[in-house]
Amino acid sequence: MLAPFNLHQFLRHQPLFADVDDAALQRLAAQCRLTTAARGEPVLWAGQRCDAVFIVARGQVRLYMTAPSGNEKVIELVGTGQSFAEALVFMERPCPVHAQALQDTLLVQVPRAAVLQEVRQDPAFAMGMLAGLSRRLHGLVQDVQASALQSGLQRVVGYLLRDVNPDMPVPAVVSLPAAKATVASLLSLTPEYFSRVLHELEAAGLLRIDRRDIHLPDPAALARHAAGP
Amino acid sequence: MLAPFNLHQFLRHQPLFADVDDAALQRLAAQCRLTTAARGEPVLWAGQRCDAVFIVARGQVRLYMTAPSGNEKVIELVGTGQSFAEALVFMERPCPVHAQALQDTLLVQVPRAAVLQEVRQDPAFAMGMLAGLSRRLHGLVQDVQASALQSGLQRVVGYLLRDVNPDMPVPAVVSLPAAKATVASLLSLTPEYFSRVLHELEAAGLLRIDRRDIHLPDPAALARHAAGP
DNA sequence: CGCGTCGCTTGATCCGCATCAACTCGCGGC
DNA sequence: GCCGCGAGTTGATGCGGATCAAGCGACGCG
Repeated sequence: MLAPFNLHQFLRHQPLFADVDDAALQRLAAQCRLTTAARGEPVLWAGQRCDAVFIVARGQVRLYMTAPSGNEKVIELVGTGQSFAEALVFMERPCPVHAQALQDTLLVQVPRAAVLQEVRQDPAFAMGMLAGLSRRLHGLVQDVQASALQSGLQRVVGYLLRDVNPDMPVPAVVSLPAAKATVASLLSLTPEYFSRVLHELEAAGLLRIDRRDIHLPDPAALARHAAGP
Repeated sequence: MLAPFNLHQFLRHQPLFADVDDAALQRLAAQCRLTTAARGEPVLWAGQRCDAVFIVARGQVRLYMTAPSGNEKVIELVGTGQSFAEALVFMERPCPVHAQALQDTLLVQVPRAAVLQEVRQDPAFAMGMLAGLSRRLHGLVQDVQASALQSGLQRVVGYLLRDVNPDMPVPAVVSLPAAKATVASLLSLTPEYFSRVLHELEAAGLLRIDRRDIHLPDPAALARHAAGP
């Protein structure tokens, strides 16, 4: 199901481990666990103890929370090369979110002990972790702000334009990283309403929907449409 | 306006600097800036460069964001002994939030350079920062979850019960840390709606409102009221 | 080939909460 | 004492987006 895989090689190319010297990396790699999760399979449950940083080597994982009513809210989509659960390593708390593989996924688990040891003896590694957590914190603050101060339409447009910079070749194309219902939940919208918003924007000529690819003929106009009255 | 103040003493009693040896603490203290902000005065603007960790030595600061429409959303209330802007020190980004003193406030600024130096040479300090950022991250995830999956009523009850543990003496009393409108914004509610919810709960006999003190005669019943149908 | 399932869309209706507006109360200043 | 102001409350109304329900095309599977 998954092609063969060189752990040491892989870690070497992770930004987090970029500055770690080869001997230390060897030790780290030796302590890692390699696991797979098939599409749809859970990786981590809320309430569970979690004693490792997870890196997605291949595939995709969604982090989400559930209400007693059964409603779900996607917190984050974690793609190939990204990691999650770092914060749990530095706190003695149960996992607050559920994690589920959206595709067949290969995961590298770096155990808490290995991470803590490396933090203790390599200040550059510690700085890397601090920067990583800071970036994530910043992202969450943006999310809070978006869902408190922006309308659904604005959140959709903001999401579509997030990675489009103004002096790129038009038309830009944004590929949704997962099913529309999943992206909707990430934006704190119902699938129905997300669909409506997208199709209204298409009717207004501001984008074109082609399955998961959203074509943006004029990003600037789209931004104006969301900002203006 | 503010009583005299011993910086070295103060840092010594901050949890973050608990394990820092005295010589290092002396160096840190020497680099700190001490500033005051009168009630209502801004401390930090969004977009500004920010090159220090802020510790509130006395007073209270509110962190908030604004929409173009003028709407505001309070992200966090920072009280005496708490700190903010740690994440900015580890990222090269402008400040995402506004900070405003809600009372006459005394602030200790630990400059970026001092923090980074200490991280580099004291792994325990680095661990402390990592734990602090992780805790904040966890808190924000809870906020995202609350505003996405819970009703206004549930957020209010959740807030009131946050620090009440079931085997404490009843009736418990929760004091709102700031004006009701400020707390409302923290909970992503309008002041009007927050007021309505509180008074409905009072009418149902589940709490008693006495200015900023909310008396909870039966926390368990309150929790049931928010959970149940 | 037909069937079930999943992802998505579309329409009709409903409700939680925001908005606007008016009013009260307590407090500090002159 | 009166005035002005900020904080809080209360009522009437409206809207954004959720919910419920139905239908459709694409795909995998027996």
